[in-house]
Amino acid sequence: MDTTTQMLRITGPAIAELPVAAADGGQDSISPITVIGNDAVRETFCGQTLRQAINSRLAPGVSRVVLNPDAHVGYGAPVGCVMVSPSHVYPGPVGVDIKCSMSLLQTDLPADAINELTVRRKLIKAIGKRVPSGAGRGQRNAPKSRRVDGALGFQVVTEGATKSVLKKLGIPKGWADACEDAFHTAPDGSSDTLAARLQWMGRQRDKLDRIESKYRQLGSLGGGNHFGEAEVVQLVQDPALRKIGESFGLRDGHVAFLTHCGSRGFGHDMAMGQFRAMKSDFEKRGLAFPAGDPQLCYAEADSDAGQKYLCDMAMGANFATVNHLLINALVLEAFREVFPSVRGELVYFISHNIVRRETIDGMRQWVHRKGATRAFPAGHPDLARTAFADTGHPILLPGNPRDGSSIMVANPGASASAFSVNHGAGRRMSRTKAKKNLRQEAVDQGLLDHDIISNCRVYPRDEAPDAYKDFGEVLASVTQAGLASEVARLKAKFVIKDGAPADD
DNA sequence: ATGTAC
Repeated sequence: MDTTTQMLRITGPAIAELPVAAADGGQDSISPITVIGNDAVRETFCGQTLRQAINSRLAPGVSRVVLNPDAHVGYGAPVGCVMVSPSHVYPGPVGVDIKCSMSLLQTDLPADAINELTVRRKLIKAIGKRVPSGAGRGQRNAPKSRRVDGALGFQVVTEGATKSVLKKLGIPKGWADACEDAFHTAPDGSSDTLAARLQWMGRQRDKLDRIESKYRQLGSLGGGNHFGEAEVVQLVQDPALRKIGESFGLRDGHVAFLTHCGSRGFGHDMAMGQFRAMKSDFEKRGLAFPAGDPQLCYAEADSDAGQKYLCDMAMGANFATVNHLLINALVLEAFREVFPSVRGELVYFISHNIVRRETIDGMRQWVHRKGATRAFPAGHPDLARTAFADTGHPILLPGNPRDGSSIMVANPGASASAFSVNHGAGRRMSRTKAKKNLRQEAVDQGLLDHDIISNCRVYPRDEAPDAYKDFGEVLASVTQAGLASEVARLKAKFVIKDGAPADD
């Protein structure tokens, strides 16, 4: 254990405080950072992760920081943290993959329908024809994808999942109700609409071609830790939680499809454009970066720079939303190619890289979730008039294919963590370390031992289950801290990743 | 995470 971890003050089961002193040595009332994690998880926090959390807590306008069990070093702020401010927005703690999210499609196929490896290979192939994976890949890499031209792409990123967009893309209109946010607009008081902002961008030199080329990635998974995964749903035994799971539309012992992806090249362009603009704005005004780190640049939310950031983030978020919904529609179409009468419904779509306006500590504040998932319990005012008002919304947490993924629901205790939980297991080894330390045969055999196949000839070693933290300990921390309860476990049957494709 | 960048 390093010295920084020893500074943690344990205040409850799997919950601790990291005291923060003002940089000038003063003892002003800076509320401590909330740290979620049991003994095993606390061991995983390295000094730099805690240092980033402290830098974030001391940054201007920040009222609160939460560190989740999956935390590791990130861009300015740690991945796996929540940063709250009544006044300021921070692009770094949203990240380069704006609105990176999870979605879950529940089918009515019983688990044994996909027992046969030949059936699973057929499904992998049918999905691959419609939904490409891998860096740079888009619609032209998938013969049965939906083609999106410039005009429809413009509508997608300026409107999000509106009725008109869903209809044009053949996405069931009811799926918009299963979204944490179906669309994003310019912030209140913004001088620009999203359409005006995007038109302005398109008039910059050579920018229109670049923007339009990114629309052609709608309906694609991307690379890195992004994936699509066929699952068997296992509801928990507890009758009350089981009932909540059933009300979410989950079907015990049936096949579901879990998707992890974000806003692809489009969101990346929006994020990088903003980092550049905000950094040069700082330098022009002679402002100092928080803790000297340009990755923690910021703007007041109602300033011109802040509004421009929120507009560009909204467009990236709209791309991610429609990208997920389109992938789910195409995956369902692929299942129908193999099982013509199969039915499927979107359970939920929820982000873990976004800033949202929410009530925290009695105030409307900007809640930055960087690798953190919103966790509103039953009765939360922002769930009123949704299907989840009386239960809380589904929380979709990817673990790893070997140990499964988890669906949780928030408890009232989630207020302790700014109504947030983790977003997955969290990386334990860097990509380079994982590639060096993990043996390819062991990784591939480990998945086969659990009856899991993939579209890859060899599974990417830097994405192997052992490259990530112990998912059981991460989930135990969330439960012990009283933030959320598990409703169902998802057991992987096949995985679609960016990797060398398997031969037929 | 992205994709080869005023």
